[in-house]
Amino acid sequence: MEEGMSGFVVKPRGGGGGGATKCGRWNPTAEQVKVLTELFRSGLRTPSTDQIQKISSQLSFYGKIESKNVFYWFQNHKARERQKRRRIVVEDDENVDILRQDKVSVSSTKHFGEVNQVFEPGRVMETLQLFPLNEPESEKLRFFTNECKENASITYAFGTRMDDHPPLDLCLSFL
Amino acid sequence: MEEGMSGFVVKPRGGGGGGATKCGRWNPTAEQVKVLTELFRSGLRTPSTDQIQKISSQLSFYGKIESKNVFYWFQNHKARERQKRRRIVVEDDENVDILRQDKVSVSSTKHFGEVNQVFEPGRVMETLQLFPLNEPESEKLRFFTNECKENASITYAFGTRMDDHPPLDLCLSFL
DNA sequence: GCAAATTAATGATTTATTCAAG
DNA sequence: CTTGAATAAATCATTAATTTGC
Repeated sequence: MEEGMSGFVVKPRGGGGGGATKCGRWNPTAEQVKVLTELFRSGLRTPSTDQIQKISSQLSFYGKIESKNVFYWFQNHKARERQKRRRIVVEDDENVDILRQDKVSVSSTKHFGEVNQVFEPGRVMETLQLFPLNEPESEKLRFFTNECKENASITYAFGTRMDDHPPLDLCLSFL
Repeated sequence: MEEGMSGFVVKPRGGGGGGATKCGRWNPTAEQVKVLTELFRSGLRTPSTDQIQKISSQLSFYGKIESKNVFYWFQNHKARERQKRRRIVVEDDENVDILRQDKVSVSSTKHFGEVNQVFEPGRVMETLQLFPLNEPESEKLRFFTNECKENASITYAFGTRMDDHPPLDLCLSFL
């Protein structure tokens, strides 16, 4: 971090090891994490309140724990596993350039990771307003042209990158 | 992985949807899906014929597409979002199949379908079956006690070895 | 070896969605 | 159309790992 903007250095983990009398955040033991992980691996993702209480009760054997800790653990673990998965898959490298251009300048240290899509709410809002939702609603004619444009199938080559398409913001404003 | 069976390879999504010289089904590009998803996310559910044509027209920039594809996409996406939502409540599962590294054998259809949980036999299976998934759905009270159990913080001594805890197998069977 | 300084993990909150009841 | 329930995404905040200079 460059300049510590606010700086109040929070201090010391004072209590030192033993009796953390402070009500800081939950710090799970290895055994607790092990059990939670195994439950997750077994398929449990969003335990019910009752399950949470049972789990918490059992895990309290290994150390201090509350129900909410279990709840949060599953929420976070689920989200982060998914995040990890998605990152590995790397859909398309189309938005890599977006990431690399200007995102970096903002923050040098913190979160880069997420976010490929930086949609501004305002933009979307505008777009939404452009929908003629109250349009006469032409009796749902559901049979669109059944044409097969196959004839022109070679119009785009694989070599030509699609990367120079307008950003999604623009894409959404056409309606 | 198990793509060999059926014999026809599904094209990668980012391929531009172009290769198909056959008039098979529409294969949306990543960009197309992205825009459609964003439109959906912005509130569009059942676009009018006119909207469909505009959308289709714009999306044709990214690859072959027809109006009916847009129509079907919205219909399917709407239905599947609802389905997913309902399934989460019931099963609390989403991509467990992905997590499973072996024995996956997702026989029939792919994800989103029926999540045939093919967990490996034995203990884990039992454990899973013990989950009271059909539990009364106790209004999900998400506000757990905000208490700080600090008072009773010494209920367990650190000196006591945790090693004599029951094996993980037992730990998982308590639910 | 040791702490201060820095970075990476992850616990805890907040915000934005979704569907569907009213 | 509004709102309630539920949750996932995004974010904030604190702790552990680690790096670094001595």
